[in-house]
Amino acid sequence: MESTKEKNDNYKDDLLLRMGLNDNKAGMEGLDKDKINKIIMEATKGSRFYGNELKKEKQVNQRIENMMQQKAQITSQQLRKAQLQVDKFAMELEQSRDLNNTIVHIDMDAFYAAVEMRDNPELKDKPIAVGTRSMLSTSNYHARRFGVRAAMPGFIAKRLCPQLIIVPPNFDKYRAVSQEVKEILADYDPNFMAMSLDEAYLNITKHLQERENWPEDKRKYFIKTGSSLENDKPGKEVNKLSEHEGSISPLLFEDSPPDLQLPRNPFQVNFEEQNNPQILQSSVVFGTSAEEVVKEIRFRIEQKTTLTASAGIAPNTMLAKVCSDKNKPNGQYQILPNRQAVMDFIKDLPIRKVSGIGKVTEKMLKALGIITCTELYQQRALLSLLFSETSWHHFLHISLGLGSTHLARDGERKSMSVERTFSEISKAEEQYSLCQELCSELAQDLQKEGLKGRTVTIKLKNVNFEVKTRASTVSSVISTAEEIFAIAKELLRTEIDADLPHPLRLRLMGVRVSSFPSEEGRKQQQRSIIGFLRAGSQSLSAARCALERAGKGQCPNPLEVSQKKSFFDKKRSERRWNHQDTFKCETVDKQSLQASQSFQVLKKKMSENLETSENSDNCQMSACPVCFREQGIISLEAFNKHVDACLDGPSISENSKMSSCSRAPSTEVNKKENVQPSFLLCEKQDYETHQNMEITSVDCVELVETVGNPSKAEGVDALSDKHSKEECCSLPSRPFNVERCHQDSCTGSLENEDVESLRRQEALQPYLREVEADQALVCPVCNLEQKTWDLTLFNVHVDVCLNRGVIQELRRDQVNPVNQPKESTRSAGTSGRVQKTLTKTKRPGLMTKHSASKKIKPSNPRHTLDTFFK
DNA sequence: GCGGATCAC
DNA sequence: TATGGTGATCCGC
Repeated sequence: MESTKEKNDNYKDDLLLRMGLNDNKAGMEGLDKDKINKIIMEATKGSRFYGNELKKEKQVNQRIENMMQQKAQITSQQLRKAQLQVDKFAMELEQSRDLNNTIVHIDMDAFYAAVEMRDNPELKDKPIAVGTRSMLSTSNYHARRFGVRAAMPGFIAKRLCPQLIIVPPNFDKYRAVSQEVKEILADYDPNFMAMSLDEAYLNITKHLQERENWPEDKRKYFIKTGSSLENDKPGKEVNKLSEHEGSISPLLFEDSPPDLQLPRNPFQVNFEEQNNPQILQSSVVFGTSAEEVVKEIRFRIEQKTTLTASAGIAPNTMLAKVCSDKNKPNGQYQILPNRQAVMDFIKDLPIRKVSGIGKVTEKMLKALGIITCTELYQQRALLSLLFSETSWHHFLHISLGLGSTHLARDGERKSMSVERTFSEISKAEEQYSLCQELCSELAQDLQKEGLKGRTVTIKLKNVNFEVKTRASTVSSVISTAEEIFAIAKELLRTEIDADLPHPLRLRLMGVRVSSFPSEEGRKQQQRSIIGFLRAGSQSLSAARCALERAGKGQCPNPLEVSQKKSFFDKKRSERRWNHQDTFKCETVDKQSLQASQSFQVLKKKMSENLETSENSDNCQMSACPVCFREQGIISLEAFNKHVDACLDGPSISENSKMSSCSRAPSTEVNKKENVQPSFLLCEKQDYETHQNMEITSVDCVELVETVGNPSKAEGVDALSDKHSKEECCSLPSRPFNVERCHQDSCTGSLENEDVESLRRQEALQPYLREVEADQALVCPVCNLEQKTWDLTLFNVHVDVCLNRGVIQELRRDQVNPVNQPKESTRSAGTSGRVQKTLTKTKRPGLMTKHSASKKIKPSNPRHTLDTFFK
């Protein structure tokens, strides 16, 4: 989103971190800084938000204090050694300095606000902001004089500037304008890197070389009013200017910084048809230098969109970015590609201006007396002792004016998430319902990009603005709403349970999926799916595939059906009608129950169909699970298309025989002697309305201590019976043996060690990869047969079972009333998980660290910590 | 892998 | 009355 990075800092940074600098400008419209801060403070003080800000500030101060203590312990000898080491590294960096690229950073001025002003002349000359009452995305320069900025809540902005007009954002429009700009940028660097709708980096090195020999008319653009030609190619008329305001942009031609006045060279301008005021045409020729190229780019952007951009030109991205800020708005700045120019520019540059140095890093460095890049360089030895390698390397790069000289291609996406803020929600059933809705949304988004991941993370923010995340990773990739919710729900449940009997008072909830397989991994998976299809177990796989697709749109998916009226709509109507008490959860629950049931019916039907087809002897390759017509060996895509068509057809069961569930009748559940107490998992009475939201068999697990507690064991049986009735399938307690389950039909029981080894397995592999035609899916942990035959769901279930087992184990250990002071909102990270791997580092980061050990690690084998300190 | 933090936009 | 959403990365466990 738009520029918080104008680095004028959040209004609240001023509030909390300001060190008393004032730049009041008397005589100007707007407010002076003191007045602004006073108003903000009045609006803020006493709020929960402010309370949390203070808390966070204290934490930062603590970090600083720790850092200062470490600093105090550093001996001058250590410092001298560090100096040598760092300087060696600095020398290497210096030698690798590359000034041969010309990098441009383009930044649209107050983009969203500018678009709104362009399209609504009434907003001209008025202070406006784009956003909502709760949060602003950007403001125009007029509003900024009142202290109205991006990332400020609208209601505070209104207090600063009562006449402020808040325009709701229109992202489709901004995207369209952004696209127009990108088309221009592509002419100069087809591989340009867009950072957001209003910001991009270009490497114009190649363009400059080519341009060197361009004839003048290739660099000539017509300025024109009164026409509507669309072409803005060189030598052609540029886009009309009159559409919005009827004149050439006053900014570019009147208010621009001197270096930008166009036409700047009278000899380059041809006035044509000067006598016709309607069709005033002139042309301008741009030179071949980088500066001229960027002027041309900004000129074309303005001609095409009537919006202005600022730009920076420098030998690397770090500098280019800082430059684009220098003459904003509607200006540009260049750092010439020689070392001296770079160092002159860097000299007094406040580090906060550099991308990646945020307010916390700024504050920490300030505590060390570092504000400018020069100071950053001077303190390099100290920094190498106080910060992580990644961090001090980054600092050194900055202080030498170094940065990326090539634009990295966009890597693969690493995560996808949805989150929402709302007015307080404390009822568990509403929280589950909301969670379900978020999962559904996320699943749709994932589907759009064809992504599947292995980790689900939920994010919770309570009404005091305290944020918590809880994650769980399973062994096989997941992507459907059901699969995600199966995991998210367990995570949520753990948090809710942890605070009982107090409710979680939430103001935000989010769900994220990550751990996507690499490109390579996906290809492999794809191959194996096809292989699997061809190998003969195709019906199950195809049916699952079809079911997955069915769940994603064409069929009554409970998540989507219940979504017809979204949770937020409901909350809204609840608020609106709260006096009449019209809103009842039952409405929701009935809805989703109905939907859930219909979905179960469909699933069951398909399951039955499957069995029917598998029971027939001549089970062919690639038979459609819906119509059961043989599809031959066709591509997966074609196959899926066919299944989709079938599912879209008049009736699913039309072509298929119905048959009743043919599972073996229920036997006794979980004979006690076979069950290890710690890992006996079975269904339990859920939170009140949970059963109404239940959609898959996965969400049934909860650890119950059974040994020596027969009443609970009975409860298990009772519930199982209920379960059986509902599903018309029994739940035989089939013993399960992981090692042999692929060979035999799962005999033997899971010992404690088995569970542990199961957990310890480097299980990137699902527990089950394929299923025999008549193999029941029995969870090796809870020993319950799963209602699903969806392999992924089954594997998710097993993971959830295992995770819950471990969590419960830990919790049991911790339930020591003496040692466990009960804190209402915080359940300090007790999500005990099995952990091993370490993370890889990719981009240079900026995080600071304060533990004393191994501050200097060798980036170069010659400079090891050992040799350094010996 | 997890969770808290920081940062950018 | 009232302070956003998405994605990435890093650090210490």
